[in-house]
Parts: sequence; structure tokens; C-alpha cells
Amino acid sequence: MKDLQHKIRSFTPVSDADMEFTLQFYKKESFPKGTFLLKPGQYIDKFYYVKEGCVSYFIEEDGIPQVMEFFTEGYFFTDLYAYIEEVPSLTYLEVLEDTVIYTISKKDVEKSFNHSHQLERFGRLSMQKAFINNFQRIHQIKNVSNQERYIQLLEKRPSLFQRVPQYLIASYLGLTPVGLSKIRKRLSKKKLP
Amino acid sequence: MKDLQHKIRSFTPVSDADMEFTLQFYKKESFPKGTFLLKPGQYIDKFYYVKEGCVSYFIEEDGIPQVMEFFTEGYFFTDLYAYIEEVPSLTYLEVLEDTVIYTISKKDVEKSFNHSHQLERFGRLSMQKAFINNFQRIHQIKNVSNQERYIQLLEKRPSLFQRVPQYLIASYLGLTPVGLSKIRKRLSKKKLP
DNA sequence: AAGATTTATTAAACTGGTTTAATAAGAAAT
DNA sequence: ATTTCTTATTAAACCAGTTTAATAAATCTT
Repeated sequence: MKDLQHKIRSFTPVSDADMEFTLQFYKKESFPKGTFLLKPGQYIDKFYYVKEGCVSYFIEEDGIPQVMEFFTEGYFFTDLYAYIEEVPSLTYLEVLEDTVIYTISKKDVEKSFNHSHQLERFGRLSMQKAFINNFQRIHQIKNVSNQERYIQLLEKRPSLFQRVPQYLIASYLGLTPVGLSKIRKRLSKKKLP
Repeated sequence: MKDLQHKIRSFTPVSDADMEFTLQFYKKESFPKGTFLLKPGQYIDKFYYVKEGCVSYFIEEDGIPQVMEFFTEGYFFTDLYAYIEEVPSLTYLEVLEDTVIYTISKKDVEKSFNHSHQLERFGRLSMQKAFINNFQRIHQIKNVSNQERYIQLLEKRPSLFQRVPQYLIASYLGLTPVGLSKIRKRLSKKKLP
């Protein structure tokens, strides 16, 4: 769990004792491609950290998956709304490739935050970072063209294109597969001859 | 500052002593309509709470304001990215009507969070709530039609339409004024005869 | 109240996407 | 290897928005 430890300390200093206290709760689990960690109607009382692999977070709209996020190595995730409010989820969490995850229960998260001010601070700062990421995403969706967003994703998370089918990336970008295909064609024409 | 106190306690219990400790830092300030609390290039080391009034948070794109949020009564706000990273802002914060604000400096926010675990927790939970709001916004922008988003805004924050010019609301919804006008026309035709 | 400015609507031409459907290419199963 | 299933591309018709420009309505100034 070296990388998880490192991840936590990238937010704020945590004493060895506190670190040990919280790490004891995480359980390593492996899920094969195709596993659903969460489906609509289910409750979720766990927080996850991706050690290795990829998980999609999506909602189904008229039978079509609308991808909100791809969680890859180093991401913390859950369906935060359902987790916090303790209501049935509206979303899916689907494992897109064989994935190794560290899991911690909500109870144990809360134990950790109660145990030490520093761990509580880690909670605040990680949430802060997630907030900023989301905010930049909103800015992008509102003010950047689809084509530009595609290019930026290509630059920022190139490996996604190797591991995730294109129609899911289209969905993540807010496009249909046809729309994304058109953009790709347009770009390939520009670049080549 | 009764309402600010109440707001803080709506997130988590805070002892009277801790509450007094943090409230001492807030300063009441009044700004007339048209004031800019922040412009691009400036640094921001304050957090704000709207006691009364309305502040727009926008970025200028090709000379056109793109509104990210309207902060009204009961909102905490700042330009979080510039605040955290201590870099020059890219955004504007403009007072849209005479507004009363409680201001606290970043130093004093940090003093508060250092002072007590409960205040740190308030910080985490308020950030968590902001995260969820943002997330639902992303979901809305991605998966809800412009027309439907307009209707939902009308239902959720009707007073905005009384206090903010329509072209700013259009911008907030990701539309041009022309586009919003069309939507309004379409809807008025449907409802009436 | 008149004039000046800002804001909202309408029209017309355009555009970047959608939908639907057919086809092609790739991957998995037998 | 052949079939089957999934994924990606292309084409054609369509549509909800945009841009530009003119007009109308509302608000602010003096």
C-alpha cells in the first residue's frame, strides 16, 4: 500500500501512527473486467482507491450509458451523493479492465477522520482537490468546443484511448460515437497532407 | 452574524467556544452594485459569505462574460483555484446588486481549521457539499437539454430572474441571449393557447 | 419628458452536432 | 478458419443551437 500512503501524504503530512491507523482499514480486492461495483437502486457504503485498472462511472439515460468519469490509477472514488446521503444510487460503477482496488468502509473512513485532526484534514484537502477538478470540468464543458475537449483529453490522458472503447470516450465528452468519429476525421484531414 | 453561525452549524456541531473563535475573524462589508471583488491577474486571499445580495463569478472568453455561478444569500464563495494555489486569478467576481458580505482572510480560515478538529470538519463537509453541487451541475450540463435546464433553474432559483439580466442567465445556462429568447418563445407558445 | 444606453426579441442564414441506417473492420467464440 | 458479436466509420437528412443584424422595449440620465 506504498502508493496509497504516498497519495495520502501528497495532500498533507500524516504521522506514522495515524497512517497506520487508517491503512489498517483498507482491504485489497481484485475485480475482473465487467464487474459492476454499483448499480442503480443499490446502496454504497464504501470508498475506493484504484491501485491498478480502470472503472467507469456512468448513468443510464434512455438506455444509453452517459459516462461521468473514468477512474484510473491513483483515483479515489465512490458515488459520493449516494454514499453521503445514504440513499439508493442512480449510477453504475463498472470495471472496464481487470482492476485492483483498495476498499475502505464508510464507518472506517469516519473512524479515521474522528481519530485524528490530520486525517480529517486529508479528507478536507482531497475533497477540495476533487472540487477544483470538477469545477475545471464545468468550465471546459461550457466554454471549450467538443473538438478542443477531445484534443485536450488526448493530451491529458492518452492511455485512456488505449484501454477504453471509443464510444465510451464519446459519451464522456458529451458526444455520440458518430459525432466523435466526425471530429476525428476532421482532425486527421487537417494534420496530414 | 446569526445566519452565518446557523449556516456553519448546518454542516456539523461546533462548540460555542470554537464558534466564537472563528466568527471573530469575519468582517462585515457592503459593496455597491458594479463593484469588482476580483479581476483577472489579481490574487485572492479571502473567503466570502453572502449575507444579502448577489455576486456573479465569470470568466471572459473573447470579450464575452461566461458566467460560472451566481452567489446569493447563504453562499460561501471565493475563486477557489486562485485562493488555494495562490496564483493570479483568471476570473471576475462582480457584485450585481448592493450586497452585504462577511469576509474572512485565508490566514484566519487556516487559523480556524488549525484551532479545532470540529472547524476543520466544517471545512471538509462544506467542501463536500460544494463538490456534490458541482457534480450535479456537470450531470445537468451533459445530460439535460438546454430547455429543460432553463425550466429547472426557473423552478430552483426563481428569484434570479428578478434580479439578474437575462443575458447573464443565458450565459450561465451555456446559451447566447438569442438562444435563450428562442427557448422562452417556444415555451410560451406551448403553455398558452 | 427627451434622449441615450442597455437589454430583449425577431429574422435569416449558417453550423456542428444528432439520428438513423448501412457498411466495414476487429475481436472473440466455436 | 468461420461465424458471431462488438466497435468504428460513413452518408444523408435533420435540428437545436449560433452569428449577424435590425428592431423593439425597458431603464437610466439629465
